[in-house]
Amino acid sequence: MNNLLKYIRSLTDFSDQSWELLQGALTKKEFKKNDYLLNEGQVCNSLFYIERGYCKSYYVIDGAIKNTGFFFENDIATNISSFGNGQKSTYAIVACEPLTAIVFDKDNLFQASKQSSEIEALGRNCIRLFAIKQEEFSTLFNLYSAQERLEYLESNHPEILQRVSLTQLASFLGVARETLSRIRKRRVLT
Amino acid sequence: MNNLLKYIRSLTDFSDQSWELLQGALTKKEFKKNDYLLNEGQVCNSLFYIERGYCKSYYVIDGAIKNTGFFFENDIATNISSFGNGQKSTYAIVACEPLTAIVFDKDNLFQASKQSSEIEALGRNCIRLFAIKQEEFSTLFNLYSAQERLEYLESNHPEILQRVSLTQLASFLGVARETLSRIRKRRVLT
DNA sequence: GGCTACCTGTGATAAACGTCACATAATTAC
DNA sequence: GTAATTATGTGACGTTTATCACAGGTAGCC
Repeated sequence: MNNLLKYIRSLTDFSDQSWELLQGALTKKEFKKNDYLLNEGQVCNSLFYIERGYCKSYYVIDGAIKNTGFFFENDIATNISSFGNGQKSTYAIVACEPLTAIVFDKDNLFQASKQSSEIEALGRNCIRLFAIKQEEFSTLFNLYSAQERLEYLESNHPEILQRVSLTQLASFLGVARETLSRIRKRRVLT
Repeated sequence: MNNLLKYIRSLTDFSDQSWELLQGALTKKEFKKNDYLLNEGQVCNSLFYIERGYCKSYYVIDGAIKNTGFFFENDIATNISSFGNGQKSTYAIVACEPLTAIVFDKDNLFQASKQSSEIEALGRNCIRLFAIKQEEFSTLFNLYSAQERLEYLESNHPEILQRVSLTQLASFLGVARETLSRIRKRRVLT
């Protein structure tokens, strides 16, 4: 839990009292590789703070898996629109390694928010960070070619390249596995 | 201002008293076509509620303009990461038509938030909607081809197609102007 | 060890897309 | 109204990428 407290305090002022109060909304949970944090069609009632391991979000389109995000230690994973609106999720989130998460329960978190403006502010900041991250990757696809997207990740998110296989990464970058293999080869030679 | 109040009440409970209090953070502002709501390099201290007209966000990459978003009546336009972190904006927002906006000033809004939990909740909901919109378009690029992206807009955001020129739209969809022209032709014939 | 599942590299070929060039609307400026 | 600017359509051509096919590599499991 200590990592989480550090993480929270990097975002916003947070008293010991708020931390105490927040405990009622938190559960530690272990996932095996390929366990679902969130399944397609399910309503998302949690924020998952990733303590150890990593997971990915993906869609299944015409039988093919399309990765849309990776979440590592000190990230929050969730489906923000399902969490906020109570709609069924159109995608799944699955553990790619054995994973330890601290789960924020929505109802309990809302209760706690009403009792502490610091917890309220924490929620706001989590959403804000999530929005910024979405904007970053949305822009990435809008502006750059596959090769430039790869270079961007190398510069700005090397942890993804280190931990995710080429096949998984290709799906995330929106190119065929073979194409990514060739881009990488081209870049080594020149 | 009446439209704004309706919009706010569609998002969250909002008393007349909160509305009164919020006034101190609001200014109505008129923009001519091609006026900047936000320029590149500037810090974004505002949320712009679009009352009439529309605007777009865009990057300039190697001298070429790349559109990343369009904002119409009843949308909130802002640079969420600049607004939140106080960093300089890496892109611009410009009026595409004569435009009327109600501008939320950041500092005054924060002051008002402290005095009313409803205003606080409003801020949170605006950020949340922004995050959902970003996620939607991020996914769109990740999952679909140019033609499918066009079809998605036709089904889900017809207002964009009705009001934005082909050249502007092509830049937003991430394809060459000529390609979009051909896609459209192909679709009419089949 | 041997089986299985998954991952990576590479060639051949076809489809999609970008770029350049130019013609023709449509819109805006004066 | 006329000129200038901007937007659109279309052909030709080259580049990038997807797809299919197959070979070899790696890791976990019994």
